[in-house]
Amino acid sequence: MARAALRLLDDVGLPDLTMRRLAAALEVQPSALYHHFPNKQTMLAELADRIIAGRPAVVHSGDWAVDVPAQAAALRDSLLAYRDGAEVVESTLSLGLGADAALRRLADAIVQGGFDDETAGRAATALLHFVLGHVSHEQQRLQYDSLGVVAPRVADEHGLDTSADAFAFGVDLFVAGLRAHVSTR
Amino acid sequence: MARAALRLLDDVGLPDLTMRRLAAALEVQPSALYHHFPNKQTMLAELADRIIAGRPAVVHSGDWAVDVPAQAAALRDSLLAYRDGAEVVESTLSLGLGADAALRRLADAIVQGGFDDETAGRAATALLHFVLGHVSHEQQRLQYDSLGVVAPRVADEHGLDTSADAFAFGVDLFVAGLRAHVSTR
DNA sequence: ACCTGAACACCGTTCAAGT
DNA sequence: ACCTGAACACCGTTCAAGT
Repeated sequence: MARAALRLLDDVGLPDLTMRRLAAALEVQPSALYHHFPNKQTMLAELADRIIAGRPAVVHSGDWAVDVPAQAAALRDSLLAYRDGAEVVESTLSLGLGADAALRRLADAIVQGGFDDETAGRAATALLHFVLGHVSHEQQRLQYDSLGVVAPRVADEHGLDTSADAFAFGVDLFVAGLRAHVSTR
Repeated sequence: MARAALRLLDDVGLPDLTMRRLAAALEVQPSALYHHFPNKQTMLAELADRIIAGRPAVVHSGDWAVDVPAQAAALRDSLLAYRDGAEVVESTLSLGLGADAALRRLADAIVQGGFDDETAGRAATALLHFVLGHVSHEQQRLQYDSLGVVAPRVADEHGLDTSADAFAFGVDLFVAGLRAHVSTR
């Protein structure tokens, strides 16, 4: 059921992932879905949880400055694995319906740096906002490109992945900022 | 017209800001709106531009480490000035329909630090993602609180504004990260 | 140029009734 | 417990026709 929904998400994208289409994919009446979920947002929350759980958590190295970027990259991969994955997780998170595993993994990695819980929590939240915003934007462009609206990413003149570069740069900014924070206390 | 839409946004929120309601507020038929905007997203893009233009840009001090947080704070204020302001800007930006003034202001402030354009652009994008994500979350909670879904923010036991604090912390992380970046090149 | 009236092709959700 | 059938109260958008 959630599997069918994830497949449909990948096929048609979030804007076209309607309860009626999902029902049709399951060869069932729309009203039947409401025996499994109280409403659409709850159903999307289950998708969000599955999207995030996609990749197993990276083994921690003991060095937070290595683990934080690794967790961020793993999260990005999980989000990219499904069409509009970032948006699904974003909306679920903002409604407080789940997807908190993502925040926890980032916070756990940061905590290794010896930061207090409030600092780690705030840093993790800030980093999560960046990751979601970045990947969301990335996926938006993927759609535009595939629709031929714009030239299909000039990006890699030299075989480089500009999106991944910009992502790594943003994550590094956080790590460097945290490092500076710890050295000035 | 855009003014009426902004008032309606403030009254009912983004999910209930429909073309039909807007038409009713203007005492006009829904179809009449399509003589002013080609579609709903374009209309939201105009709102996004007006929301961002809300506060005049802060005068620059010459010190990027002062100006960047100031621009970020001014942007936050602009977004908070309208219900669901962050979400309106987020969606407009991700569709590439406008609201680029926000990114420009952040990038201009960062550039003063002597960073090259690519670095400044990437840092500005990362910071903007954080700002939008943070304020969006902030506004989501404002709604929940006003609906009495949760206790109205335990937050300020000592009269502190936890949201603003967390925001400033996130911005500082960026500034500290950028500073570290410049000192290691 | 700007608007009305009417329609098209959809939505999410509810609910009595069936098995 | 799970589903159907039918309905309710909506959407965004189009288009001929009017002024």
